[in-house]
Amino acid sequence: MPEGHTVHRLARALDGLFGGRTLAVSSPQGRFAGGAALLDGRRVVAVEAWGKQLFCAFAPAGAKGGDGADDVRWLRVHLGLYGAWTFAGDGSADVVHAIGAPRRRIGERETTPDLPAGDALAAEAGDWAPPAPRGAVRLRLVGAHAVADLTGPTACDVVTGREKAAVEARLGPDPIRADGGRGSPEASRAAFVDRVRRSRVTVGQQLMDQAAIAGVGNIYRAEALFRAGLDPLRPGRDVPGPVLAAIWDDLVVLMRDGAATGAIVTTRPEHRVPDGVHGAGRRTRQNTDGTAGAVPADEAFYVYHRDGLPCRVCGAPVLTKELAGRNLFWCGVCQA
DNA sequence: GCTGCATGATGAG
DNA sequence: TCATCCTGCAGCA
Repeated sequence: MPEGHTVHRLARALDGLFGGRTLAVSSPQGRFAGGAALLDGRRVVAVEAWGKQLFCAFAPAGAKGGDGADDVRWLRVHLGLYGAWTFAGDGSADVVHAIGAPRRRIGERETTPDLPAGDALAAEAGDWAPPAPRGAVRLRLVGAHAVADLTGPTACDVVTGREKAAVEARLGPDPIRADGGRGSPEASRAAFVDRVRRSRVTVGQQLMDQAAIAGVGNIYRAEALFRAGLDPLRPGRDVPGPVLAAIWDDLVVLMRDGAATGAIVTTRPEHRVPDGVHGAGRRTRQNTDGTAGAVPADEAFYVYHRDGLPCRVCGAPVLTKELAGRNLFWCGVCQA
């Protein structure tokens, strides 16, 4: 269940593994056979993320043009709730892990036992071959040294540059993008603030609206509202502009950190108490690469998945409520 | 082994 | 507001 930080992280991983390379593209599951054929044998010339949307540019193998060329075809992927990428490689690339829905990290070493003995020997000889696809793999990208398998995406299309631009035009600013997507950090922040304040829809709902701010999901929503001390049910137009601006700035920091480490951590050190003083909370899988274990998973959030447990700051029980089909978590005292 | 849930979004009514 | 799509896994028997 990726929020925007995961998708940006994924874009970097794909670029590192496949950027500049010619790929074999297929659809082992078959449901993307037509699209895969449009990309097979082409070269990756760009990988981008905007919110939860991933775009990967494929140019003809022989072409020297960049991602703006007319003959570029864009792969658009949205992971939705269940989508995930699984990577494996011959060990020559650093980035070998799974990103997306909660699933076990699959590295080169862990997939090796699944390889027939002959393939394992071939890998040792430098003649690497990808492991057989696991599960319903919609899309498989194979380079010389690595493979990426995509399962369960909500969207997986091949689009033109114009169609890509149309998708982006419907998205709000993205706190992880360097300029936020609106030309400058300031313009992006202002676009978010103005949009929220134009509507009486609750600020909790608007934070999940990808047209208002791109990349925020249920965890960042709950945590950002807590850190701002803001009631999720307050109408957007009633929230002071500076409060919304501060939420944007906070999300810039939180989400970029998440993109760097793979884990969402929103608690400040002084609010992380060992020995389960605040209760354990439900376990939430995070797609780290194993290096981001500094903060225990059950100390990472203030309110997300902590309904009924005492608030880390004031001790009042964390509240939950279904809002527009998604679970909302907040502290009724700190966020009054 | 089975069941229900999940960090999402869409289209119909 | 609801049904639907899609998949893996935690939690349970």
